[in-house]
Amino acid sequence: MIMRIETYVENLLQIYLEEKSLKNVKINLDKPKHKNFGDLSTNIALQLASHLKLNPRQIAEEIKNKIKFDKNIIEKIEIAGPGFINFYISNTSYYSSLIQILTEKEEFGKSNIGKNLKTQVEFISANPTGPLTIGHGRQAVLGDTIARLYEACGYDVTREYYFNNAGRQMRILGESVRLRYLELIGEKIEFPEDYYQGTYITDVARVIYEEVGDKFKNDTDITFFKDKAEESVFAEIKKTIARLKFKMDVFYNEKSLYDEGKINEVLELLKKKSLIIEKDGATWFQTSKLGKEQDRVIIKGTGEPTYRLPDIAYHREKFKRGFELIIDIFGADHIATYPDVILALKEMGYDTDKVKVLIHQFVTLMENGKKVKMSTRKANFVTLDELMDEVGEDVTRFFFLMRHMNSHLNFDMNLAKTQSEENPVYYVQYAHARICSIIKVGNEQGITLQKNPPVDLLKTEEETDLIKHLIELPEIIKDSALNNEPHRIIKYLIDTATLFHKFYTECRVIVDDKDLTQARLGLCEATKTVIANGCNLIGISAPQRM
RNA sequence: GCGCCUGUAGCUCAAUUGGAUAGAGCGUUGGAUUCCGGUUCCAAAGGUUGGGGGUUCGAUUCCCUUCAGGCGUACCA
Repeated sequence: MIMRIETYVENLLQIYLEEKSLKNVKINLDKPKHKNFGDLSTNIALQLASHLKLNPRQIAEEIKNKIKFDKNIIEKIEIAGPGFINFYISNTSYYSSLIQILTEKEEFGKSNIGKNLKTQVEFISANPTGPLTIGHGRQAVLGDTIARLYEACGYDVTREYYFNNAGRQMRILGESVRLRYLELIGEKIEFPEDYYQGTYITDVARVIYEEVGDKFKNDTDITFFKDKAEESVFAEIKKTIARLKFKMDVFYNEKSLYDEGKINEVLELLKKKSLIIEKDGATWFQTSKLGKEQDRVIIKGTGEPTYRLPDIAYHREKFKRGFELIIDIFGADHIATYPDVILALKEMGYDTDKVKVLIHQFVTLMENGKKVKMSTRKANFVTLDELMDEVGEDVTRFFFLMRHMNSHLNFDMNLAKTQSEENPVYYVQYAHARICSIIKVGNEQGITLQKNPPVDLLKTEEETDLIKHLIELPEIIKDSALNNEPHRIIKYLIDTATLFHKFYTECRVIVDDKDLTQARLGLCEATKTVIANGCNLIGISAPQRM
């Protein structure tokens, strides 16, 4: 609805520009942050002022006088400040949108701008060497929420987790389990410092011991131990993810890229482009030929590829699998890697504009006011499960989404606990529960919401402010998705709750006037829908009672 | 050294992508309920947007410079 009004206003301005035969002027329409600057605002007079060398207020006056508008849509036009033209939209324009919320219900806010575009969101992608930590938590919540946002916009989304179960870290993992196993059957062992210190290693060893006894006492092959550890770790990871209320569609194993010859294909393609060189016993990707400062090793002297090569092959597969939008969510430590991957893809002829790499900053763990570098091997991390045990799933999701992903996040468990008690998540959920309660009270008095409540009776400032806000949800979802900024939904929900509480304080819903009661119940119902839809979008519950 | 990210109220964070008077929560101080859930609402105090320069009608936002923190700059992933 707001969209329709925007295009209406835009047309009015366009007509003016055409009459004046002014071309190539971009019309900007903004929603002013201050509500006494109207509902829509344009800076067109300010833009024209420098072209025409006239006083901007004078131009604004002229535009205001020339424009002929429908009083049912625009209430009035004002000129303010240095020459802004502010449009006040009439209340009647909003009422039909409010009814629309009541009819669309769960569907309200969704759109189909994505047109089923085949989209992949890759996130977490932690190798199975230990439980998910709060660091992964931020990425997990961000990734899933971005996926939900795109789904709400009509994209066909696949959530994908990429992992590597070969390599050095996994060997150390297997070896760590084997040593703990030997310890359990009474052998004397020395447990190296750089092995995995976590207690979950001993847990896996114990399970093995209970299953097979001391059968592997003299077996130095770690494959069995490694596989058992991987199986157990992955089972835990999947459980943790399920607690966060989502599910990965695909777990993609890096190993398959080797088995199916994809690694060699990439190598051949880059060779054909003369971008591969042998030097110092290793194989290099000549990124210097593509404008970078230095070349990169992609196959080590040992014959093992570095991580860049499989990353390139994996991303090529993403294209070959038909994804038209590829969203990668990485931690800040990947910042140096992906430009090389993008370069390689571009050279192989893929449209790299389809790849969006989102880098989020790290969660740094605070202990006694000091920063601790988290390491899975040293086991000095806080797991995501521990966090959820302490503060609950809803708060966990909310906590990670409140911040912009570019901001560094200092994490302190004590702070998380105290914050959870005064967390805005409860503020939002409380608004929802309160509405449910009002509806219930109404029902007990035999009052139920009719089909087309007379919402034009809603005229107080608290009512119209709330209505104007509610009908913005579709725009907020689109903006939030397209900019990959889930925290906007959080802010929107908090604002929704605030406006509702203000309305509640000033306007009694169930009153003697039956029509007014209907109108206000309609507003309550619409607010409930918006909060529930918003909560669902960020993966938190909207409870009936608290 | 170089590259990327960050620096906003005492604390944790916003700011519609260059707009008008930089906003919320927590904390502090004071106030509101005979009534649908007080986990609520209202008000006050609190700012040189790290510092300095520039671009223009207009800068938290863009450019330069400087300071501070994080990450990277591996034949580790």
